[in-house]
Amino acid sequence: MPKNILKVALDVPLDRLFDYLDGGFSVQVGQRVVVPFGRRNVVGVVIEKSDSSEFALEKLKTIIQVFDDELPIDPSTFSLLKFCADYYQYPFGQALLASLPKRLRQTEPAVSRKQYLYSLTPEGMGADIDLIPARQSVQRKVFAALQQSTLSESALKEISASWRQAIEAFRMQGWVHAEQVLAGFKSAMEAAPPPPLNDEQQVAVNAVTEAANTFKPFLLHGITGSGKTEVYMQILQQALADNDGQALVLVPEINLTPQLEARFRNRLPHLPLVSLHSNLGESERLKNWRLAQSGQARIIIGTRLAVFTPIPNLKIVMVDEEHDGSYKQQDSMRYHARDVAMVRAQRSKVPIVMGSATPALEAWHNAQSGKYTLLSLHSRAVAQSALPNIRCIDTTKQESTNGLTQVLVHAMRERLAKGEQSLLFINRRGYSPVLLCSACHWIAPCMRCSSRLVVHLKQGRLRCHHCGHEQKIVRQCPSCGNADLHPTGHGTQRLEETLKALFPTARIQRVDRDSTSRKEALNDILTAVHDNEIDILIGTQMLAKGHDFPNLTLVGVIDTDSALFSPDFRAAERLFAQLMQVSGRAGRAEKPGEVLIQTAFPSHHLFNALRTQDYPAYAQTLLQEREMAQFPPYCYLALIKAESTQYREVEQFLNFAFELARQRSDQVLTYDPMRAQMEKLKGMERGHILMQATQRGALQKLLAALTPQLRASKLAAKLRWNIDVDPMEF
DNA sequence: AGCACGCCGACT
DNA sequence: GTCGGCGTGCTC
Repeated sequence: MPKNILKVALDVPLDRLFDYLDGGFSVQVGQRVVVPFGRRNVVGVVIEKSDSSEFALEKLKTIIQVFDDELPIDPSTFSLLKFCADYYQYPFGQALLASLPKRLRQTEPAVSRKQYLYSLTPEGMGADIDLIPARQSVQRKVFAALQQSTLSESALKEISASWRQAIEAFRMQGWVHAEQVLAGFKSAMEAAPPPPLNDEQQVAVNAVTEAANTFKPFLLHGITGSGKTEVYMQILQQALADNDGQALVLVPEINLTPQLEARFRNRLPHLPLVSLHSNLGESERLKNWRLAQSGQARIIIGTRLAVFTPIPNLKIVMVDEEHDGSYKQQDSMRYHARDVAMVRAQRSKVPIVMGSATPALEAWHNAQSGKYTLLSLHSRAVAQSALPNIRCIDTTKQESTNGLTQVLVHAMRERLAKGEQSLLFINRRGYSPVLLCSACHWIAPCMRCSSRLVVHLKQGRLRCHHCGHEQKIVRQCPSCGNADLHPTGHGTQRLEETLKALFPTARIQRVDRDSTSRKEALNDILTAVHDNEIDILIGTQMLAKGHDFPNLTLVGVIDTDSALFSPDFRAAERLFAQLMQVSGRAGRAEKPGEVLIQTAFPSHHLFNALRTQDYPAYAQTLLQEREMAQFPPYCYLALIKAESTQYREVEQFLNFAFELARQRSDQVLTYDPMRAQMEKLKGMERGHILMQATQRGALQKLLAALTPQLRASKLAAKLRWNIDVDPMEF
């Protein structure tokens, strides 16, 4: 029987494949095709070839086109996506198509522009430049240059903008030949020599190297400056030596990718490296994706989406800053790239290394139980660096003006006198968090969200940090008519103002989303800090990560207490990670650092653990709390979320879902519908139901049964809803 | 999701 | 008399 029926995955929210006739094209599984769908043509991927169809044969349409000049997508990539689509309750076709570079989702052929190197043929080398008429000056210049060396397109462009005509003329005469090159690979330069490893680093490298070709998860726990990156690089070197294997390296979604990329290229120049992250152009992303798929790229470094890149010869997976929240996708398919990476490593039978100074409690728990192998780096590998001295300032006992205690101000003054730098860390953009009426206590609210508008005094605007709404600052209380409205609380802008008054001669720089909206702004600021052109930095969490400032010796943390008692069960874990990270900014090199934290709760156990940089102790406490409260990692959660302009509709849908779930829940606990923590966002009323189980399998079984019923229900069509498996927040 | 069909309100 | 609102239904 001829297998001329194609089962095709399409980018539609219908969880099934669609059958088409192959129309005499020779089509392979994994190839992209263009098919008629309803009244339009769409791109699909052939998942299966079959000799039969459940659909009436005479109703089958025929494919329009096959992209047979592309490598097909391999079955192990589909199968990983199929697993995720099922696990995260998302239509397979949409999951698959979304994992492809945008160009491959369009019906036009995806031509990645090819690049060539031009050189003279033997015939061309024998030719005399005087054979070219003197008035053809471009031809003469190009020819002369080609006699010197082989030229790339960009080199030719520098000779003349109209180089193409000249090259074309030479090719007609058989003087020049063109060789296609893989753009993106720097020619192999000399590798920087590897620094010697300390014992712990060596143990880590050896352990992972010995696990080659088997699935084995490692948790690499190392504080800032303990030399994690060096361990990564030597593991890569070992894993990719003597084979043509490939490595997948995942990084969080921040602008740190280029830095890591540069270090890898510098140390491992013989291993072609491509990156896949969000500020890559579409053509570059396609090119890099294809280099990974063809096996030519040996190291693939990218953000969460890169976890689905086809990599035929995968030898090792790494997840840097494993605890980072940006690994979890917060829309469409809500996957966690760290978890997907784990599944991928398991299916490919290769080791996976997850690194962090403050592992996610899930990972730490697995390392304690022996499911992951724990590799610890205790000592700072960076020469002469010492742990910073961390202290709390009790804001209930210390006098403070405009949110700054005298102790902190004094410490900053000392740094200024010594010509050293200070960083003040505050998690609030804007001038002040609220605009308050002194008479009736009215607070400027956002009309579209259940949040307050933030005062941005410099711009004279009120802004909502959740939906982006902006308006002029009101002069009069709309509730009581009082004209005495004042900004209350502290944000980055107000802190900047306060500091300028306190230290009129100091060079102060604010770093937040508002001051770094220009693309290169952040980089300019970082350079200025390095060049000692800045004395005091004021920043939000943007500044917490990555950068080394050798002359920075003081970190002040202004306001953390709201996170200490947040209703979000992960808030404390996140705060600890964040504070560990900022305190890592203080005192590199030979200058000891100091970290001062302003808090009303100096005896909180979080600060005790922070003072000794004792992550294991704090993780232990948090895990006990989680176990008592039955939160992850001691149970598995899923949310069914819904939003609509009318809460009534949300409630109706959630009640329906709740009834369905409860009928089937024997091993799953389903809670009543409730409003989301942010009740209203961008004009939408939001709610959810929470489902909890001690076994992943039980929860999965329930969701698998529930999802099709919800998709089919009329109520569901009226509003926006989704399922969030392993949610990060409520 | 798109995209059409289809049946009721205020306008050139 | 039409233009167009968004409810409902289908896509191999």
